[in-house]
Amino acid sequence: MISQTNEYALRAVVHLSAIGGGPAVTEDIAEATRVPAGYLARVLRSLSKAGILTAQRGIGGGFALAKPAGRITVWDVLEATESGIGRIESCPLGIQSHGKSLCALHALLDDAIAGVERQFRAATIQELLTSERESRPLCDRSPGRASITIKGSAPPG
Amino acid sequence: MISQTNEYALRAVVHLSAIGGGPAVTEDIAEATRVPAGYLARVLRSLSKAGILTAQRGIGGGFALAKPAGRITVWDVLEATESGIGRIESCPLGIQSHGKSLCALHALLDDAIAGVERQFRAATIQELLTSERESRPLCDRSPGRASITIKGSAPPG
DNA sequence: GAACCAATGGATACAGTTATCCTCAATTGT
DNA sequence: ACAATTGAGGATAACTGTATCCATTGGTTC
Repeated sequence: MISQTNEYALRAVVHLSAIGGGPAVTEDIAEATRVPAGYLARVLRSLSKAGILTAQRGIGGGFALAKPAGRITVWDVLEATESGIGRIESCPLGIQSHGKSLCALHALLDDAIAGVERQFRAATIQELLTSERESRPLCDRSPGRASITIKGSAPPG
Repeated sequence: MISQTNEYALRAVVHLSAIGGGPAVTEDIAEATRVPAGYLARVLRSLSKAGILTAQRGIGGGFALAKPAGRITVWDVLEATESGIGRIESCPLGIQSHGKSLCALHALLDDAIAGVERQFRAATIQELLTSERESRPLCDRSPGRASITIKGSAPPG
C-alpha cells in the first residue's frame, strides 16, 4: 500500500515544510525523520527530479521545497517516488474483452484505489501541519509548539 | 497495494465460485486463472488454512469453497493471503507521544487504508459474479454466458 | 586557483516477495 | 495390497524493493 520509500519521501517533505521550506542537507533531514541517510539521499533525488524539491550544492546548500507546502499534495509526493499506488489500467490476465472496461473484480479493486488517490490528491502537506489532531507529524510532542529538534550544524536564532 | 499473491487468491476464489463452488484440482484452477501452478498450490493452501476453501486429496478431490460465495468477502481473501493491506497501528517513527493517536500524516494514510478495508469488507465474491458490469471476472467474453474454459486434463498418449 | 562542502550517479549488498521443484502423506479405485 | 491421484510441506532459486558505499561533479568561500 504505502511503501517504505513513500513513507520516507513524505516524512522528508513534511519535515522541510515544518522548518519553513528549507534548505536542509540530507544528513540533517535523515536525522530529523529517522530515515537511513544513504537511502534518503536517493529518495530526495527523486523528489528533486520530480520538481517537488530544489537541490543546491555547496555550503549553505541542501534540499528545499520548490513550491509552498500548500501547493504540494500527498499524491504528488507518492507519484514522485514511483511505485505510486498502482491503479489498474487493464485486465491483469490479459483478457482481450476486458481491455477497456475492467471486469467486476478489477473494477472493484480499482475503485478502491481510486478512492485513495482522490483522498491523497486533496490533501496538501500544509494541511498536515496545521491539522488539529493531537500530534503533528514528526513532532515528538503534541501541538502548540511546532518545534522540531534539528541536531547539529545550524541552530536557528 | 494489491500484491500479486492477493490477485492470485482472488482469481482462484472467483473461479471456484463461477464453476459452482468446486471442487477443482490445482492444475485446472491454474489453467483457468492463468496463475503459475506451482505458486498457486501454495496460495490455495493458505486459503484452505484460513477456512475459505476445503481441500480434499485423491481422485475426485481438489479445492472447493468452504462456504457460499455470498458469504465470502474480498477482504476475507486478502486477509487469508497475509500481507493484508497494512493498516497503520502506531507511528512508524516510534515516537512515543504518537503511540495511541496517530499524527496527522499517518492518520491521513490510515484513513485512506481504512476506506479500502471498508469497501473490501462489504464486497462478497458472489456480488462480483452477478455484477451488471460489461465483463465478468475471468471470463473471456461479456455476460450472458458464464462459461469458463477448463482445459481437459487428459494428456495424449 | 585551492580547499571544502554537498548533491549526483553508479556499483553493490541485503531482504522480502514471488515462483519452482521435489518428496511425503492422504484418499480413491482396482 | 497396490497403483494412481492429489494436496502438504519444505528447500531453493529468481526478482524486486530497500539500503549502503564510494568516486565524481558542481558550487561556495577564501
